[in-house]
Amino acid sequence: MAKETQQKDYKETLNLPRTPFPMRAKLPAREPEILAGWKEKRLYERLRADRQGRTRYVLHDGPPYANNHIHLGTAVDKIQKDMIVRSRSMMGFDAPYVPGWDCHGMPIEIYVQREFRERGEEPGLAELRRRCREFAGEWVAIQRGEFERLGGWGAWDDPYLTMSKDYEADIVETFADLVEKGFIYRGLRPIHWCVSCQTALAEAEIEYDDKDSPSITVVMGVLEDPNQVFAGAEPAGVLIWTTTPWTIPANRAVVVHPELEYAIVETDRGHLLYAHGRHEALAGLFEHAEVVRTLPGSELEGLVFSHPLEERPSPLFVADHVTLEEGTGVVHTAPGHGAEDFAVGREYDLEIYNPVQRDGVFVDTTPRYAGRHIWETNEQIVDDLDRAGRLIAREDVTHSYPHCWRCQNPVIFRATVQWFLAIEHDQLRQRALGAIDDVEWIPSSTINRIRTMVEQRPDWCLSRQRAWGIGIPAVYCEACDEPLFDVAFVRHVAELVRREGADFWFVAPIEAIVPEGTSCQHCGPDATSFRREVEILDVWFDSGSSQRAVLERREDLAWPADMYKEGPDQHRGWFNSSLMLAVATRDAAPYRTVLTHGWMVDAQGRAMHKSRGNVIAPDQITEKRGADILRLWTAANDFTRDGRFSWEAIDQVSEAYRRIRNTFRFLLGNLADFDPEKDAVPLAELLDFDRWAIGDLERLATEVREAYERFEFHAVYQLLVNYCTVNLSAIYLDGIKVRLYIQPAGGTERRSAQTALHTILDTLVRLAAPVLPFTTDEVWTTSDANQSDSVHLEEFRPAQPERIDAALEADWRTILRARQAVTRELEGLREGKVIGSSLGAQVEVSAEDPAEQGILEHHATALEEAFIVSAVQVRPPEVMSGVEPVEEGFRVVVEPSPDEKCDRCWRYREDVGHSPEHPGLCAECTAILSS
RNA sequence: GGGCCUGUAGCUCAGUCUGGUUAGAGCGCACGCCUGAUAAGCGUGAGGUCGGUGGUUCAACUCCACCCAGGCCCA
Repeated sequence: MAKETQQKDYKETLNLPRTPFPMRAKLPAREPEILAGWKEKRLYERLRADRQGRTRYVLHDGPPYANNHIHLGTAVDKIQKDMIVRSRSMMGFDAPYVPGWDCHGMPIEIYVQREFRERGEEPGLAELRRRCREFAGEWVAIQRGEFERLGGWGAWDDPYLTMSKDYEADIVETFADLVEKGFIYRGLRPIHWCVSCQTALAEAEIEYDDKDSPSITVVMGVLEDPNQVFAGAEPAGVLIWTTTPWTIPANRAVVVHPELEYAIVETDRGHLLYAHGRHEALAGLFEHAEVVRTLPGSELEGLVFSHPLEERPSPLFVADHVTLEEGTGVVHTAPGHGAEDFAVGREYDLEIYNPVQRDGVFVDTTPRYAGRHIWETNEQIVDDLDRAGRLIAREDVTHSYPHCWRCQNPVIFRATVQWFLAIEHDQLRQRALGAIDDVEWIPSSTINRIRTMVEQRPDWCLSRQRAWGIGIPAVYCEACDEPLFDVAFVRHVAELVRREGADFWFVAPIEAIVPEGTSCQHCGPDATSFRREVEILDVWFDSGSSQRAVLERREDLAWPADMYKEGPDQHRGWFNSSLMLAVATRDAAPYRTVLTHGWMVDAQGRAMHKSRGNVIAPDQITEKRGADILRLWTAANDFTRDGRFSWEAIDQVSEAYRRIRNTFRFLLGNLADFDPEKDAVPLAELLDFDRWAIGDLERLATEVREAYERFEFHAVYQLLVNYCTVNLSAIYLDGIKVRLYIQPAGGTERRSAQTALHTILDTLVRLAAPVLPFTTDEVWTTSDANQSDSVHLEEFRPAQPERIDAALEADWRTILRARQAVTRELEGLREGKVIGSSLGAQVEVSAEDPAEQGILEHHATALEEAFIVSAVQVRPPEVMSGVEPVEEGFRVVVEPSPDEKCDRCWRYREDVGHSPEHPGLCAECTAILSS
């Protein structure tokens, strides 16, 4: 009993760690408070002010779409962006972050329309747009809160919105530049069209449903056969197949696949051409059918057939979209009625012929079928083909077919006049490809993607038949129906939009839009009566204009941006649209570096889909574990690959987080009485172990900074976790505990260790700050040694090469290897229950290698601490020759100490009990207590 | 179906470009220790036919071909 009391007394004489920094983070509760603190102190704004005049690093945010809660992918993207911005800021750059939102576009419009419809209302255009604007604004507010919760900081109070007046005006300005430079033209293009609602439909407005259609196989006679493919046989022709007989009048070509085998088949209907692979399915249509020759599609070029119902040629071309799944392997092509047909038509300069009016009735000039509705003519056309001897087979099929989501009627493809940006004009494509080479693409392989996209992209169809967007700034002459193509007018519209907003275009009287005195360029000065274009610009034009509306306009930003960073889908989207608009209007890419991150997938590596039920919302993680955990997990993943989400991975990261947190806690606890100004020991006077630790820290700091520079956050994660776990917790911190606890608080030995601890804390908290902004802020606030308001106003400590002593490092490499041998031997004693704590042991050691033996001897006094044992004797090798060397090249004898355990320092010492005043203590502790 | 990309221990990552001894780390796991970082800390150990098959080579995780699984974008 007396002994216990005395022990307790001795514990009071130790310098044990103490800190208010809690072991348990309680991040979900704590983080919102920290966030509020940042806002209150206006830290982001202060950082901006502090960094004024520094080299700028502009990460330009790609605007997410404002119509839903953020998902894991957007959360991870924003976190990565934040880690980039924070790390560049800590490197000393002026690194602003201006978040943005994409506000116009169909998903919002469709949602809002449905809202009205469910209430039985039919809103006017102005009302619809008003509600869309309101709706987008609501989601911007929600997403802003969700993003901020992740710890991302930036100009959240002053973001950019594609629906703000200034932004909208800059979209129109961009359009004006394109008109001025001659990039804009009008042309035909097939789009989904509902003849019942008489409106264009977007992909999202189409529902696939079963439809009954006539399925017909038709022969088209040979008109020209320059290469004697049919060897002069008569009659001869090609078999085509379709389920839309009404498109036969618009036939302008037939298409084969260049690499498929085609067959000339002798039948009772003559020599017929079709894909060899369809022979089995088609031969039954004839009384006899015998393949007389086969040849690849590429050798069929040059053939010209005749239109099935008219005296007009229908040439054969090759294209890759042909398949053998159905039909004849030869595709009836009507460029005005299908996307692929259109592409072929464009490639071979065919007429984009669409004889169908908006109501589904053939135009007056249509041969045979003028004035008739397409669905009525289907049977008539089949009959006509039969009478003309062209029909080989007919059956009725039920197949999946696109229907209008409003009226449920089948829809058609119909070529209509659209606005385009000409990709070949002024060598835009070539210049864009050149600009791509001037950009750094991370990872480097992603350049292939953007290059292919730009090489292959067709002219950009800019117009959309929708309501929620920027009206295309054009007016049509009431007399001749031609658009007014005038840059001055477009710029005038831009000014109107800047003043009044884009809604003005749709609601203002036409006189308020067209300046007085404007007249038609075709009809002359008397033609002053106009109607406005009601179609809107593709929303990719909106976001693609951000380089002008945001990078150029905002004083805190700059053109071009240092970095664009988005997912792989943006090679087709934003990276692409931004590039085309920038090269067209500014003759250079709007970015210096483009970083593409991987996609967020589930634990099995599969994409997240609502229907699959594997979607994870970020707030599930922040509410359970906290944003810093989500951030650390984000950092841990190599973002050039897809990020696999699993709770197991989150658990793992949570463990790593606890390790980092406890390391900080230990550092803080042992620095409670340390004032670096007064107590720090100069580098040269530090104990070797401490000097080694600072050198080791310096190595780490360099590697971490380099990893940040390369945006390799997963390397940062691995480095920090390994450092905290191995270098600090297992080796250094564990080793210096005895010294920290037992030596006089203000003594050099303890101050030496504390100097190292303080250096480590000061460096580490900065290195971890971009990844763990909440936790590091908490560490910073807890530490007495820091005067500034936040670690996030600080910079990384610059490299300090003087901290690295190569010779000392080499020595410690040897010592740590010897330590490895010792700990292994200690484990043997533990297994035999001979010792518990390693302090219960004493060690004899010698090295095989004379140089290493010299090192051990030189550092003999440091070995107790390094090995965490009560006594170490470095023996001459010859004395140890009876001991088997362990694999590290050391001979080690570990045995329980024969001495008494000191009640204070817990080491076993032969001098315990020499003082009558402190019979349970060793001489050193006795001396410390008496001073 | 096409283009581009990814695939190393249960998890997160090194190593592959410039082929060459028993493929490394941390976490997790198992077992043990400590009880002066304690809802902490320390030690020891077991885990991998490097997605698969075939090829080149004296030698392949590393180079080549094909295949499989997955991702993005198209069709």
